[in-house]
Amino acid sequence: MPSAGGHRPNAGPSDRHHEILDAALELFATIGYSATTMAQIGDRLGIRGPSLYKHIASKQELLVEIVTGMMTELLRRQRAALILGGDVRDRLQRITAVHVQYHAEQRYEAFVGHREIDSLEEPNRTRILDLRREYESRFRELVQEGRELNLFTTSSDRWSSYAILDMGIGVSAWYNPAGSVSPEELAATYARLALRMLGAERNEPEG
Amino acid sequence: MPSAGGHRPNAGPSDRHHEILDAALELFATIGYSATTMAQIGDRLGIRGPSLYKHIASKQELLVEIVTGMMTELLRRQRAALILGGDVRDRLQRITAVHVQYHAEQRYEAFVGHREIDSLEEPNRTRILDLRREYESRFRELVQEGRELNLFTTSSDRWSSYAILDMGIGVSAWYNPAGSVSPEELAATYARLALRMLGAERNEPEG
DNA sequence: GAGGATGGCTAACGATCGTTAGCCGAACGA
DNA sequence: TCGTTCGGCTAACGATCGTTAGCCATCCTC
Repeated sequence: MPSAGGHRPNAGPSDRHHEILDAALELFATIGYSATTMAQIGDRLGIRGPSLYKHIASKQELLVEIVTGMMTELLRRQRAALILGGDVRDRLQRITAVHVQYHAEQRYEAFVGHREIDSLEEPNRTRILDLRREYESRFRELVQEGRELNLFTTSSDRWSSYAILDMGIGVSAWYNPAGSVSPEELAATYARLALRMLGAERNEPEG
Repeated sequence: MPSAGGHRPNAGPSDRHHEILDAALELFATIGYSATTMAQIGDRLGIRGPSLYKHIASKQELLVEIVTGMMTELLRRQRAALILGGDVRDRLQRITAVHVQYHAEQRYEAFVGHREIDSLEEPNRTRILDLRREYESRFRELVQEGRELNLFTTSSDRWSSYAILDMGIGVSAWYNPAGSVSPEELAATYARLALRMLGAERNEPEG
């Protein structure tokens, strides 16, 4: 048997666990959570469905790990972007870039994280929705702040922040990592589009 | 029995069929296609799951009707917007407004139409994806046309047209018809945001 | 009033799927 | 070398669900 099994003296969360998570992620993103079977996940590792239960507790647990990891990372990066300070335009540009870059880099996590929220059982669903609300509110707050300082000329904080969020989320549905544009480039481009949308371009009424 | 049954002398596609379609639509949008059971759809009409089959062929047929109807209507409205002519900015503004207005007015159809495409069986899936490609290409063509005429100052046709499309699609996920903003208002606002994003604002370098 | 169609119903089939139970070979520690 | 643990496997359970079969009351037409 080509198994690498046997006694594993010491390790973190096992490699097998991560392999299963990766396989599940790709399947959840490609064909959806409830359409994915444990047998299919097992296939990706060359093992049977029931064998997965030596490493994980349930299918639902896989989804929870994926979605929680996604929201946690998104919030972490957003905080890191905000902590750098700068004026409102700088900060908004940075959290937009971070938003877009994540949705390109980790397009599967992002896609599943948005699409399968309703597949989460309570209380996880509510918990994740709360995190998402927190994440989204940062955009709205920043747009509002910029508008109060007359740096943005937009009619509604709410709608324009939703527009920025949604165009970033959309990236996770079409981004192709084998294409010619890097996540960083795309993030920079989109961040510029966002500022333009808010009427906040810097090099504008100068000529 | 409170049934309205009996012989129905003459009618188009029966009322019951539409009622079922409506119930299915709301459930597909709320909890997803594969999570929706025929019994749940029946519940909405006060009848049992198997009774639905007196009016419809299958659950899959319901999805096909919803998604086909959505793409057909979207293309119809887009064509109507384009046929009015005008310069590139006019046309782009109009198809963006139409895009957003539909995603607000028919948010359930739109949401299901985007989310459940992979739940369609072939050949319907491919057919719908082709229609969607056609719909999306109109945006890209218009952005390209405007850029060649130096009316838009955007770096990439592809990305900015995706951004416009995605921010419209996003509307179907959060729009609340009981809120204070009408689909028309939202469409007008978003169309303005889109043109701004492209650097195509009219009343700009005039002061 | 007879005949037929409509549109409900219950029962049940057949398939799928998440999960559990229980078995066993391989590898490691003492 | 012996015992333990790891991590596979097959078999099977239990639940769910789409769908079909077959029954029957109601109503319309003639």
